[in-house]
Amino acid sequence: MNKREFKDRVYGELARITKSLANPHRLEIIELLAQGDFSVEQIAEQTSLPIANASQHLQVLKQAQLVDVNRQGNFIYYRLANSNVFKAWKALRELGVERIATIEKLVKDFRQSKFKFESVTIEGLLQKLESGKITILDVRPTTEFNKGRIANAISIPIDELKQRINELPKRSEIIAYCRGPFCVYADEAVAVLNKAGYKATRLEEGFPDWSLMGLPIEMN
Amino acid sequence: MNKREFKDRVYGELARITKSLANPHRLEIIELLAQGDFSVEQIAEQTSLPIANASQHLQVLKQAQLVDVNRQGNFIYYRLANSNVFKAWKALRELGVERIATIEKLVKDFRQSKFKFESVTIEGLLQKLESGKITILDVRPTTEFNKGRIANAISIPIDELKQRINELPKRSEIIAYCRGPFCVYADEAVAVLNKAGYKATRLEEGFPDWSLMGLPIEMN
DNA sequence: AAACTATTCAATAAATTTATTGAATAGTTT
DNA sequence: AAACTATTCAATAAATTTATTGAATAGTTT
Repeated sequence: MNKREFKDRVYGELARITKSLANPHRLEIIELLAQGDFSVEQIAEQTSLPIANASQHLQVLKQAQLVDVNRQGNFIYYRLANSNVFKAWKALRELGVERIATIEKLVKDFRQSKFKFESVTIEGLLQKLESGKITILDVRPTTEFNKGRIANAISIPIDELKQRINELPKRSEIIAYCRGPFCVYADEAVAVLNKAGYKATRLEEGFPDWSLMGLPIEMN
Repeated sequence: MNKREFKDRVYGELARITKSLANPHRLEIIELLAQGDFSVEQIAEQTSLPIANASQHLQVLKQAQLVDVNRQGNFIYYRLANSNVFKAWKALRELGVERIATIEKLVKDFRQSKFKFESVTIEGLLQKLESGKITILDVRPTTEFNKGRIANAISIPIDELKQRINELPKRSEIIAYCRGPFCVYADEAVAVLNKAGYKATRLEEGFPDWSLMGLPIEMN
């Protein structure tokens, strides 16, 4: 094997794995699976895909060894193969946000159209935690909260927030978080909370980002 | 714009930028440009591509805003738009190496076929630097050395190593490095040096990895 | 064992990406 | 201004990816 042949093979393999990520639906699936494992049905629902379609995309990810599979009862659950998959997604996400003005504009416009546009980064949250009284609110579905969450976070899924809003302390500043920077649950939560007179801000990143940084987490 | 539309657009944009990376030749170009700027002609030569072909791939990268262009005399030079591009490449590279056994095997086989298979990581080099007497040898072409190098590295391009080998101290352990983990210049150098009785090892990563870590660099 | 259920498979058409080729162009040098 | 040069453009065919549809399957529950 000569040098060129060697390179062709190495870059060929790397392109293969990159191609498996290079699709809008598959990127969305990756981000979802960063929260924990999901059945094909759940994945299809969350991504608005027909089931056969979701399955097909999952096969591509499986082929590339980016996801692991296991069956429980009648359902087949997919999960990310390991943290490097999320790291690659995160690097692409950050490259995209920084390079493509369209993305930042989309996020900004969407938030402003319905919610207050303001957020705090993990960095900022850590500072706030040192100084003041902060309530961290997880507004993802309970199943995801159970699979892993920021330590000491309170769980109130976004769907239940209006009814259960009085469970939250009035005095404390509330930081709401969800799946990641493109997840809008936290935005919706901040809108509800502000309207009810709470001081609330969204966390820019999501649980997987927190976890990757090695910060304290809990799970059931 | 509803939630689904918002997500479709965001992930659509992210997929677009990911697609621009998802090609063996373009990945190779990215890795090359991590060393500094190169003309289309040089890029074509380094990647064994016809010039029209290299140009076409560069247009794709330019469209995705991953590279910047500037003309000098008759030549047009391309460079990476910023360090996030290299970060994304690095994340994909590491994902690939970890997930695809084929890649590690390819690298291992290729090295073993011609050279001693042994290397030290940047981490390991830093430790060695604290304790012992180390000569860091840059075997990339001089132009790349001039654009940026590990601080205190000596430059002997791989093509000149045999003639100039006596410029190197006999006593000191030599760590040879080049462009990155898939670059074989350092392997070739180690082979030459070991044969001549030097104690030499290759650095696993390349100059861009060192630079990204914020470690001391120099340039002309 | 039969019935059921979630998921995968297979075939196909449409869309996208890629390599190839030769011509065109933008800018520089003479 | 003419000649030159590096790069880009444009057209095309082949290869790959994707969505869609309906059937098949593997395994579980009854």
